[in-house]
Amino acid sequence: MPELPEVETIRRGLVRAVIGLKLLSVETDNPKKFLGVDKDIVGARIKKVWRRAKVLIIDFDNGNSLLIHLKMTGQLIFEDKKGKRIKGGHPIPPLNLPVPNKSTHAIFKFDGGVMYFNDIRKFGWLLITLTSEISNLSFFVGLGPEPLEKEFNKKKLKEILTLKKNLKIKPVLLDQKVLSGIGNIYADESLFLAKIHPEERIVSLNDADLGALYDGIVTALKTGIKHKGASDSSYVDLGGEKGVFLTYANVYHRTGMECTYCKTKIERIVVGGRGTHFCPNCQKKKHIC
DNA sequence: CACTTGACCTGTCCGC
DNA sequence: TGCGGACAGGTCAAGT
Repeated sequence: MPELPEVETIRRGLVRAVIGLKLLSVETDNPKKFLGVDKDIVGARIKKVWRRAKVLIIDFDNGNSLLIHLKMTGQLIFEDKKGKRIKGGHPIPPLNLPVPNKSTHAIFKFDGGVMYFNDIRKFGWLLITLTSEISNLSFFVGLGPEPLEKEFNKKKLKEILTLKKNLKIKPVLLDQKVLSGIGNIYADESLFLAKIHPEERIVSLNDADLGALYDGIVTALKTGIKHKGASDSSYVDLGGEKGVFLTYANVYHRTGMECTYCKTKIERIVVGGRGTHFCPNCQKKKHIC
């Protein structure tokens, strides 16, 4: 479930914790999901930490980068030389999840601390490659725009959605080649804010709907970042702390609970094979499909 | 060709 | 209580 806000929260933690550190060693027990040659980054220092879609990218000062995709259950935990973790300033107590543990699949030792990669379901992947080659990776080719970038606006959203006009809106929001960074949680929340039914065909959305959708996407993602992400099971930030976004969610995982706006009971359906939460009163379908 | 479904994994939750 | 099965969600491959 790490989506854009969760990955961005971890990225910000990494910027605080690991910039300038020298990598001393790498261990992994899951080489199938750890591609590239670790020697290419051992001995180098971290120069920059950035993000594209849901992928974290750590640039080293020797022209190589470490890419990390957390997929559903991936976690990164950093402890400094004294075993201390960074604090996210959360209103809830830290979990103090011990590391390493049985889902730890990679350990990065630095001159200033240790970074653990945990992944219960082993869907995540790590890749070491030349920084200059990143944009040529198959994963990055064709990736849609970053929804929070300045260049992205209502006009762009309309342009890219129009190409998919016969499809239901929610699966398109999840398509990383259309827009990058949105996952199941923020797709549902964005559609609620825009008052659009998740099964609405794009063709039947008017300019006002698309404008509201743009605003909904931006608001949902920014609110997610503000609350350090959404933790419904295993997501934690770099300090091992949960995000609290779901406390503020309007529909996600609120099946049977009252809509925050109209008190109608939130419903759960399956759209494009994904659990989908919406308010049947606030998000009425325009046409019967 | 465009779109939908299943596989990848494992921990958690629900019902019998 | 114990066990089995459904379910969770990101992405790619396979299927329709």
